Amino acid sequence: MRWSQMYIPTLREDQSDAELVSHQLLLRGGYIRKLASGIYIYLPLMQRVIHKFSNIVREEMNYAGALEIGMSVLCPAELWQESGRYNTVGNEQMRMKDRHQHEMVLCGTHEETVTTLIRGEIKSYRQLPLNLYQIQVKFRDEIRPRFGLMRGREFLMKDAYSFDATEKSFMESYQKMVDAYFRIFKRAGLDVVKVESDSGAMGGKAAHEFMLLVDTNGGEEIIFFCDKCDYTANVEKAEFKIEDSSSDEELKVTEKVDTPGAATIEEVTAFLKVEAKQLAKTLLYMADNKPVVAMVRGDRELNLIKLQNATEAIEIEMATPEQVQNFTSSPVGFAGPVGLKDVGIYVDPLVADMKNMIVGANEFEKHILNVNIDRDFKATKVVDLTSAQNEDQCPRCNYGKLNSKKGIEVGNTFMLGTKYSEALDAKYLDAEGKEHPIIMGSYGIGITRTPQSALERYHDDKGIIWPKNIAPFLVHLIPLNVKKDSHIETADRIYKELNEVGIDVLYDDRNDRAGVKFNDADLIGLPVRITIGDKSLKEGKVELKARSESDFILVDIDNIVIAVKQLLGRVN
RNA sequence: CGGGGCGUAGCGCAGUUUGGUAGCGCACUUGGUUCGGGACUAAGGAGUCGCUGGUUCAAAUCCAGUCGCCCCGACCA
Repeated sequence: MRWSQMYIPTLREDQSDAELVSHQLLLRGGYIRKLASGIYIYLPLMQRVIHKFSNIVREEMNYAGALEIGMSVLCPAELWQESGRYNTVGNEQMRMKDRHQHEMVLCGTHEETVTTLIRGEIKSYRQLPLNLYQIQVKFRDEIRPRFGLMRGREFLMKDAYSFDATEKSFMESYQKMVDAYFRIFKRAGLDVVKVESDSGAMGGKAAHEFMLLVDTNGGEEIIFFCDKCDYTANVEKAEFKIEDSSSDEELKVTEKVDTPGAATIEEVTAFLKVEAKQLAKTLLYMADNKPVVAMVRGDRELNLIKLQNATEAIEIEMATPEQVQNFTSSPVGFAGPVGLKDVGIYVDPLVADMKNMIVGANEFEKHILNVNIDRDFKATKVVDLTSAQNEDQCPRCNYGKLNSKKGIEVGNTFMLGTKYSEALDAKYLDAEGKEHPIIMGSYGIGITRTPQSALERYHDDKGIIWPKNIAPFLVHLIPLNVKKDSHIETADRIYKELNEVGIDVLYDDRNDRAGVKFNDADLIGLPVRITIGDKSLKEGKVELKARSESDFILVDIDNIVIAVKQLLGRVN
């Protein structure tokens, strides 16, 4: 493709509304333009990247035995009511009425649609297993869209759904997808790690996320790794071994003390001259509009997802200061479990082990010393509520230490079990003629997010460095002066030869100065650059350079195809 | 949703404090020179200053409302 016939609106200056490098590069490189918050237009270069990545995904999904279908972005609201998710997805789902006042939703995922298809089609175990997928646009009205394609309201996703008769068969189907995912990301030039994750709103029993590790601000997720075994989990899910903190300390008599001006953990520990570990934080949340109390140790942080799972709440949020005032009869900062009535008290195991703890007194500027569980208050449930921290002990091998890194979620796999097949009545008959709900899995890959994620990892101060298999073109061909016949003749010849062997070339035939072309080439980031100029042309050679490397080599014009192939074979 | 910030030419910004009828750089058009890391020169086009209303002889500027966009937070107890 000739540059003059493409549309590549590169920009010289940084754009004011882009925070992440990857977002900035996509804007400046002429890959995307914003239409509205979280909604983007993919320009020709981006569309080529999307095609390249989609094709990798498609090939590997097909290889893994999945079948491509196409489903509508629209779905009648009834199906979401039937699955029960209509009320739980909340404002994230975009909804509308058609001209007949029929309620429709824009799908952010397609479990309802695909399960509805299956329940009408699959009747026998002989028709299973089955795996259907599509690559399609999704709509999610995110709380806060941000970072360009990283968290858009409209985005492309590959979503696959597996249907199995038995647990054993399901595990095989799941593993096939996991294997396919590793192949997909590897081909795209990306090392990903598979981590345990919370299944969240999707429901089901277990889930994994595929993370690209980055050290930039683009890494929105925190992942914990054990330094001894292969345990990896994201922060929402990560468990840790509870240190043995039970003591033989004698239970002392409770004592209410004044703590003037001391509401936060820091203030209270400073005032009472104690360690944060001796305090228990009593946090008030509204779980589906009912108050619940969570207790975690003073030196630890509450994990909201764990609390949500423990309370089985659909929506959970921190109580407002007014609600705290109403419920504990004191301002924020002095809540405690003693004397609270008609409320679920969820206690972290680390708190349950504490002796003579310090808690709020539910009175302004007062705390209580020497409080003990069972004696002074009762726990509704003792359950893990705190987030893992660096240096915590691994929950699996019990002797490694956990450490965290930042990552971007580029794919996920969910073991859905029979949640959707039961709700939507998708059943099959087994060999004995008995009816069972179909066991399902669902598997997503962010088609638009993944390439941008790759840029968080692969760039330098000049621009993008695409992994070759998802680059919009493989070769950037630059005749330095298009007014010189020798340059153009050589460029035309190389362009033709490379195209003939199926190597995508972007031919910069613009009448611009060398600096402009070099800078644009560095910015848009194609893996290989061929420069045609007087210096080397005198010897019948051209310059060949990898975007990821700083030096070029001189190549005989006659050998250019083989040299390009060799260079491409070497780079990521 | 809470907090902060920003809307002036395609992009990046100044001008707003102190009201006087819009400017700079890049990009764009045309001519000439230049041509291996974002050239020089001459001429030129392009903005109802987000929108609505108000104050005023006069509003980008002051006031009120509204819409949009960005960032932080939603784990303070």
